[in-house]
Amino acid sequence: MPPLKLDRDFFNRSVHKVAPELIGATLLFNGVGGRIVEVEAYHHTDPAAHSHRGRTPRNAVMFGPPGYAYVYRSYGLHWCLNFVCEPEGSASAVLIRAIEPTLGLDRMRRRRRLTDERLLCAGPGRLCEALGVTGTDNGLPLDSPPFEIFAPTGKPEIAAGVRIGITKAADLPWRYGLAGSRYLSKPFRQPGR
DNA sequence: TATGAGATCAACT
DNA sequence: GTTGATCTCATAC
Repeated sequence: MPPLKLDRDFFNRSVHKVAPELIGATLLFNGVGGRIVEVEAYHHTDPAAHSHRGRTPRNAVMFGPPGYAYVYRSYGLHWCLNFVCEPEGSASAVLIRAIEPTLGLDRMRRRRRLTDERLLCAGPGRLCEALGVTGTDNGLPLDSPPFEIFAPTGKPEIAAGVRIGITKAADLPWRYGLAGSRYLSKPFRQPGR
């Protein structure tokens, strides 16, 4: 069976359903990328979300239809990639925080000037630098080039926890990851301890 | 291993 | 002027 490509319908659902289902999916940008191992969900009712305080020039894409890329600059320096979810106007998105690099390793290493595979894409800013995603890619559809996203194969074991690097609504467990992956930006607490 | 500064931009007060 | 969905590098323990 050929890998199943994720289309706009996939993203046109609750961000809390889409986010965990993205774990194990394969994200490619111009043929470079790998398996998604860490994401975070942001909903417009969530004080930590960019869309919480309404539409601005920066977050306008979040208020558009699902299945598009929202790319923003973080701390004036890094780029971060999000997938817009839910019906248009809901202004919800999934932040892609880490992938396990599988395709185009040489190009990623060159862009990051780094040989440690583990740290190539472990974090939203690192991931965008490795894949070459920048602000000019803001608003691009996710179901056509340069993007390609394939559904997970098998049943990945999902871990959940609190989100990272935020000060508002910091206790909401809306971070999802592939349990036990060594490519996470930070480990999840092991269950049962 | 852990903390701290710096880079640098958009939104908010 | 301050803060933030970050990362790297330096310095200290």
